[in-house]
Amino acid sequence: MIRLYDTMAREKRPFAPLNPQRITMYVCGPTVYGRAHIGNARPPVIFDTLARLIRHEFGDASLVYARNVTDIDDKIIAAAGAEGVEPSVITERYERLYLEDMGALGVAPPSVAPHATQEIPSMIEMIERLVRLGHAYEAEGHVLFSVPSDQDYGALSRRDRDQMIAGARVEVAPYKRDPADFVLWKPSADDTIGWDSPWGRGRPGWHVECSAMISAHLGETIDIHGGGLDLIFPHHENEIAQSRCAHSGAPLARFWVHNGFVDMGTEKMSKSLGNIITPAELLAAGHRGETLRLALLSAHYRSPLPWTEALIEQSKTILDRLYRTAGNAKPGEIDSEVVEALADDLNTPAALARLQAIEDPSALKASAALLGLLSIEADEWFRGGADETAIEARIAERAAAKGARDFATADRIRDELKAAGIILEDGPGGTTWRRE
RNA sequence: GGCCCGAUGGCGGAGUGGUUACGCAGAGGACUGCAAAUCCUUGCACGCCGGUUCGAUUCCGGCUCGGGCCUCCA
Repeated sequence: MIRLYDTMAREKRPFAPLNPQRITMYVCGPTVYGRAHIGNARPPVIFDTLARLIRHEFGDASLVYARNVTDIDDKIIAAAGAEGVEPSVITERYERLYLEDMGALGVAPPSVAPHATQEIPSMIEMIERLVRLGHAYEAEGHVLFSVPSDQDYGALSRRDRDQMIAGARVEVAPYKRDPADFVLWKPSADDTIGWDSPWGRGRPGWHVECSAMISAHLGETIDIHGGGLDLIFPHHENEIAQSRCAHSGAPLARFWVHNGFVDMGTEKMSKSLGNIITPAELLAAGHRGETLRLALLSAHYRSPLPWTEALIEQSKTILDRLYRTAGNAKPGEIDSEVVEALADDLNTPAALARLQAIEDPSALKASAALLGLLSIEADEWFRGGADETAIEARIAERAAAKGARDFATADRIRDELKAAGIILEDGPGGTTWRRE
């Protein structure tokens, strides 16, 4: 029995899917206009782990997991303008890089990856329905969602309209009937990317993209909707309002699952604060994707995770030890305590602790797979990419020196290999080696 | 200002009304030509003040501090 914390209820609840044969999960994916940073990588890693757990519990074919690609957005348009290229050049480039980064982190592709630009008709259709039902209106080429038309608006973030308006830090556009109203469709200038619509040539607002794609690919009510804490308001609140109002009151999601941030120092890592570090940079610095994945799983997903060099080093050490235990074993039985830990609101730190206590290589391998860890053979982990022949030759050379009790030469060889990132270990059966 | 979340040892991080995980780092030891790896041993904590209780790190209230959202944001 999986238990999940639901942001809407603010408590852990047993996860009983609407249809165990077809469990639906949607996670807000990237806006592809720049390189993902390690904070952006947390949700995909977390929900990938949740997906693995759900498939373990309900069967491989039970889960339909959608993670969208936002490939139309004002930031994309700005980036394209800055480079003097079409938006698609930007979005294709950064989507490719995103998928590379995710692959390195052991994130399996979602079941579906809907692209906003491919879903414009369903967005227009949803907006039309909202207008028809009196939940949206056209104003100066824009279509706006009418927040006062939705009695239940604000339930997820627990704020009412007065509070939102009182604290609003932005100028209210003059064409809004109510300050809280938000854009469903906005006009595009002739030189800006756009699509024809009943309201003229334009492009969708961000919030309606997700609502329309969820409806098109997963249905009116899904089991799990995930994303970062910062999306609760306004993004998820707006999704909820649009979808519920378009779907005769059917709730958008049964469980709202939100992850905490990766922190740099005491504040969250974010592009606008300029304190980001990317998986690409970390990988280029010689860290392995699996190390980064373990680091991202080392705190409970709802807690902040302070990102430090020490965390990476610690994660690497743990992984080395796990790989030593697992060796090249084939996956066997999954450890029930690991499952139990994960089933308790995805308690990955507890699962990780348990993993380190498992002595049977096959059980360890199978259990770690639930967290997306120990995905390769130990030989590959410790030796992959190294020039074995050259190293073996040096080891033989050193063995000869040792045999002659020429320890100065032996130590020099060991130091040289160390400098090249190769660690030698003398054991009873001779000398073995591994990558640093 | 409003809403929300958090505060555990040097660091990371679970958890619990009473015997307080685990990991990293550190210290000591075994092993080693020396290391590395491994094994053994080991020190170190529950923000502050009240309350409830036989007993609170754990429950309640207040305070302080930190963070998040209210604008794009994972």
